[in-house]
Amino acid sequence: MSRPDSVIEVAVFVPLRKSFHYLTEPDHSNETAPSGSLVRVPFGRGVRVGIVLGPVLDAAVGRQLKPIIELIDEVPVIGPELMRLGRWAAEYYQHPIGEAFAAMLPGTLRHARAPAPRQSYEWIAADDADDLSLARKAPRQAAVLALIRRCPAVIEDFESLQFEWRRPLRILEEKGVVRRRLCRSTEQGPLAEEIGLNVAQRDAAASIVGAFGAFRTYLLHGVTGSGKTEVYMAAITKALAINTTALMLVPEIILTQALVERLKRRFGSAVGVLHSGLSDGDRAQVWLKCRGGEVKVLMGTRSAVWAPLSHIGLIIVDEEHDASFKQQEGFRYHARDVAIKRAQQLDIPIVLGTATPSLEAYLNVEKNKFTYLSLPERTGVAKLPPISCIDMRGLPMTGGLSDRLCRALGNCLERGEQALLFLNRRGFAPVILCHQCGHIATCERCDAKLVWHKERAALICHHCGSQKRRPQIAPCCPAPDLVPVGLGTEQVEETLNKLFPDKVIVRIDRDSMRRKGTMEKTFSAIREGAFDILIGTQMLAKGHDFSRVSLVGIVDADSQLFSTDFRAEEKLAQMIIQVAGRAGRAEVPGEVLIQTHQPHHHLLQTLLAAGYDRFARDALSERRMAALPPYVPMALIRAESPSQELPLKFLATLTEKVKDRDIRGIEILGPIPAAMEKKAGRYRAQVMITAPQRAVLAESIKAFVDFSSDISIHRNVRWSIDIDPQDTI
DNA sequence: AGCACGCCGACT
DNA sequence: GTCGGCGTGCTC
Repeated sequence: MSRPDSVIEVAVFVPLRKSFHYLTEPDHSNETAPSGSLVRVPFGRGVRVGIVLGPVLDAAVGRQLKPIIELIDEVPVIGPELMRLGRWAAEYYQHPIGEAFAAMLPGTLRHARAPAPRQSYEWIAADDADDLSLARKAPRQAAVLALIRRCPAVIEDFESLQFEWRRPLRILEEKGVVRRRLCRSTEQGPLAEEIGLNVAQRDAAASIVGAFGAFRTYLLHGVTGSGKTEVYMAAITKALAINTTALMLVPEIILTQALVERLKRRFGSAVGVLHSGLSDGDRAQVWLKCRGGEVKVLMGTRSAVWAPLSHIGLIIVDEEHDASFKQQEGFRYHARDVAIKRAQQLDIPIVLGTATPSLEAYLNVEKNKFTYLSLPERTGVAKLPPISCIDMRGLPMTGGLSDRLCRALGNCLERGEQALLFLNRRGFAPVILCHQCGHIATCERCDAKLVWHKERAALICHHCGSQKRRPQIAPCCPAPDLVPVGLGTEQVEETLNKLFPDKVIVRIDRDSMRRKGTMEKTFSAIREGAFDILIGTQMLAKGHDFSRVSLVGIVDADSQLFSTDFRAEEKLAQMIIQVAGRAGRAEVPGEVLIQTHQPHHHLLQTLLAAGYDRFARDALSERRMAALPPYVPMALIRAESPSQELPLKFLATLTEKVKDRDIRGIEILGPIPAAMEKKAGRYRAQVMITAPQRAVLAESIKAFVDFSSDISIHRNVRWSIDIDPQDTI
């Protein structure tokens, strides 16, 4: 006897703000396609994949529903916990539900290519190997062995090596220098980590551990070098001890190789790592291991917040203030905020660690939503370095460096210590112009100047990537006389090489680190003291331990001092403190010098005279007066199109209609063109909306969505919603 | 987003 | 007489 087909609701992976209903075959059990299952469904004339949201009890009448084509997974790919989180996030970020769920899955599953779990091995080294002679005779084998020696390695770890590692590994195995064994996640390293915590660290860890089993958000405010990692390790250890797992989010994993190794030494193959450098296949394997319970400590970047780790007892977000937790396209979620929601739904503690808390975190502490934990001092003998400004006005410069900075560099090098120079601008010069006619090289597809890259002998647009060869740029002159204007990392590197010809200088930016594996290699070389001067961008600023760096120079603080974005000052202050934190991390005392033409700027004044805390409190009161986040929730509607007028017209029409609805308390600013109106050949505009409460903001965004469908020009305009935007420019 | 259907200009 | 422009409507 056949039962009637049951109806299910499916979030099809398409950018539509609705779900769809399908029939499933009757089955001997009660549910053929339970919530969270991946299904293949007919859609339009084609076939799509989607996630089952659940059964539909009051089945839609009047329309002939189609049956699903296939149930792809045996066990639902998304369990009840993540289903709830995904639904919440799609609603909160007002993003099409299918796309939101798609973003939660690794690529292979998103395309319904279910990966088979691999048997996983880890490699360990014998103690009696003669590493030294190996280094001479077989450097590749030595490199593979060194990697294994640092911590037990799984197959994905070898990918960081820049050479063909399979053969050297095989030879090492044949010689018995290394051996492989099945991963047994129960095995743990020595408990040594727990010993040696100072009082502040122990208090912080105890407080977190004391909250196990209940939702609570901690802001762990630890100055750079105060040993936040030790607190994390202690808390993770305790979480595992009570048979729960731990999820740790970090800004960019490739930059924290040292931390991964530490976790692996401590927790063995129970450690899983997810980051952007992994292939789709590797990512899916780690994902499966999370779901299968093999991974008990997962460390990952933004998207790891969706990992199907089960029995989570603790979540950690390191460098909470970091902007890379916010996805800047498509599904624009903030991993820190999603993590907090996840902790709340799971009823577990979450720790937000940073030396430079976001203003959101400060306010939440003030409102008693977060519990404040502080590590006010550096560990060991290390002291926070004094920071001072170099007033550049009227000073002679050598390639952008003042005499005082050069002297400080010289002294630092003479003492045999390392120096770090920071300049957040890659290339040789940000502007190049013709001395004859004054023509400036600009990008044709963006409202931007082309950056002169001397090494690659090309003018490159940093916004769309388009390139021009040098002769093409001054069409008006028969003999263009091109001069670079302004400073980039390549130029500082060149200057340093002239000033200190006998010193080893390394440049660290997206250009010099382009090749896979270069980063890891360079950073381990830095730790071994292979370089005297490091010059680089952002990449140098984040969380590394460079124990021999005693001088940090910020080559140019001015370019970021005057921005239209309301978060710009907060970001700059965080950056200065973070870079400054690279100095004097061990027994070597440090010094930080900031070159500026604006020594009296209130940001520098406050930061230097009174510190980050004071800066943050001042900034907060400014935000309150200006009615900006974190005091009011904000959303941005962005629109873009190849036509200049269309985005503005589209947004204006939409805004009028929303204003007519008269939602109380909302403020609408715009539409206005984006700060860089043209980017990659598309014109961009935006509307900024603030509201007194979240619910009111949500209501107004829903109004935008409602009206958008009946605006005829919307076809030619791509538009998106950004809840809690990070940058409003 | 895709992909159809559908009604008006320059071509084998 | 057709091929094809992109305007608008829909996808369970």
